[in-house]
Amino acid sequence: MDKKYMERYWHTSSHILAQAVKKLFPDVKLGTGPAIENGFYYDFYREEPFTPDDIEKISKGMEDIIRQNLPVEKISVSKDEAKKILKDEPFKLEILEGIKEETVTFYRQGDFIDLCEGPHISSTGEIKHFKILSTAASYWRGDETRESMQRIYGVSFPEKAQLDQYLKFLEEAKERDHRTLGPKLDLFSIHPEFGSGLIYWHPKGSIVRKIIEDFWKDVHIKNGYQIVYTPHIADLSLWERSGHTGFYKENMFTPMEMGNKVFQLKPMNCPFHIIIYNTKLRSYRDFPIRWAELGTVYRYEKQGVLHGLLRVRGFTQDDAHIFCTEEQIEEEVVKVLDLVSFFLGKFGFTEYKTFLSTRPEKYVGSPDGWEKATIALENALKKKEMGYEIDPGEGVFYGPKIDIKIRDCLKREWQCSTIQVDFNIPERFALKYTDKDGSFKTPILIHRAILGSIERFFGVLIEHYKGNFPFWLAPEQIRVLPISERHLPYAEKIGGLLEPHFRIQIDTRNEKINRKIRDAEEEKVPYIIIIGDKEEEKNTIALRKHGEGMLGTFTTDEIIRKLKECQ
RNA sequence: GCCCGUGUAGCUCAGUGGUAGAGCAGCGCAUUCGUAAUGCGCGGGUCGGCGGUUCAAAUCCGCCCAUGGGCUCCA
Repeated sequence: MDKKYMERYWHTSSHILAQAVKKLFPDVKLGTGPAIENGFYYDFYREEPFTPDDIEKISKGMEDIIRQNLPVEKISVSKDEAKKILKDEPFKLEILEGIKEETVTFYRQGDFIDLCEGPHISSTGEIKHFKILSTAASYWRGDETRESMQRIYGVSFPEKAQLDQYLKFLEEAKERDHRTLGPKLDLFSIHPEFGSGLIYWHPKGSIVRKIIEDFWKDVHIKNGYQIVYTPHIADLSLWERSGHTGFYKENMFTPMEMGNKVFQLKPMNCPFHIIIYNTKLRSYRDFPIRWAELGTVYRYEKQGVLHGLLRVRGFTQDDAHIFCTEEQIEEEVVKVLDLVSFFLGKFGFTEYKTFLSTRPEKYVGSPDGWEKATIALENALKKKEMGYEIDPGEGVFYGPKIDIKIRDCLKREWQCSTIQVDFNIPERFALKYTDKDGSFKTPILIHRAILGSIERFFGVLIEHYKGNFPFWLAPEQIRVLPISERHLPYAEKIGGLLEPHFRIQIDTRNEKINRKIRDAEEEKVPYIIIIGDKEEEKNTIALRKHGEGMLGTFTTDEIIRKLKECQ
């Protein structure tokens, strides 16, 4: 599918949508209607939201417009003329005011005309198959102080098969949704009545988490990090010192009063690592200092943004802080990027997007420091030959950063890895070290997370693998199924041999073998061992792989050797 | 936080003003089985919460809570 063509295609589709809406509801005011990654939307201003009935009518209206096969015509007019055309479209007029050029373009199809840069396809008849997918509210220009618009989403394709395929993709995505799969596979649960956005890790999910965390710690220690542990709460004064009570107040849980003290649940780990740093005078010889912690933080997120494991109120960051000199930034960032690609690759993610965010309007630190740090980050990205996009002015106020985003099943992007230079905290906590010449200097502080949050990463993992975790991560790796109760002792003997090497279960239920196989398959256990008279006689086992079926008959030693390679 | 939709058994859902339902799961009994659901039986619910309308509310109305899709925000 030609990307440029589909953009025009969807753009015209959105105009057809707008035309249908205008015809049915002449009082509706037009907002904007662009093509998006998968389809299109149009924003309308209307007091009443669109009902499912309205959507049905709009859909019919669109079919009419398509059937009429109206030519799409580009018209260039002066700004003054444009104002006249748009006299009843306040939102369009607002857009017009923002346009610098003296001549603007409109696109017309039949009796519908819209201020639009284009490009479009040549006639409405080219839109063959479309579907209105959903409606939602949105703020005009994304500004929550502005009008609330009614947004209608849709998708369209030249071929019916393409539309069907896309709708199938949406179905498939639903099946992969970690919010359904997680509880179904007994991995985790959420209990809104006892606090929304808080995750309960069940035994099976916890095993996966333990494997991830143990692996994470080992790799970090091998890569020159030291592990630290810090408290979950601290006196409010710590957060005043760090500045969080100012710039992060919105996201912090309300402080707790205990006697004459006030405690704050931590939204970040950094101030704690700083406290450790300040317990003694550091030397340039100590650098780089790399402290890592799987630190659980709590952030008060607005109700509407919570989303399964991907956006929660309590989560564990795979956090680390690197203290170094300005000259060491680049090398340290290269090392972090190495770790990022190692970890993400290990978990099966090879596609991700990298962003470099530069200095925003409001910032702390010196422009010179920002400049140097930003260049160091950029050089590191170049050295690693990582493609990246620059987000100008999107940096946090305290320093430039690199963000790496991976995609969930619905192609939503979620930030995992982040590498941030911080000019704020070293200043506020008066961090220092003794340099070669004996003078005191302020170190550079780099915050970084690779998986981001264990919860979010787990959610993305579930969707990525559709719950079929690779062998080394699977909560239950092998299930032994005796054909009848008679074979239970032999199954237990085999289980005993496998137990020291793998996470196994024996299905001792009084059920038919078909049922046991079905359940093991549905629970996505990677390997199934089946034991009956034949196996018992020859002292072998029958091996079946999840999703693939029978692999054959083997001895226990063979299985142990074979599967240990997959660990 | 904002807009719309949704909330009934552990799960998936039916039930539009008149005695709360199904399938799956759970429990009991029978069955001892060869590669994706054995049969029979039994329990199980303040119908999200609070208030209102009504002789009567799962059903109509209001508020609150939660959740879904978006917006804004973000690890």
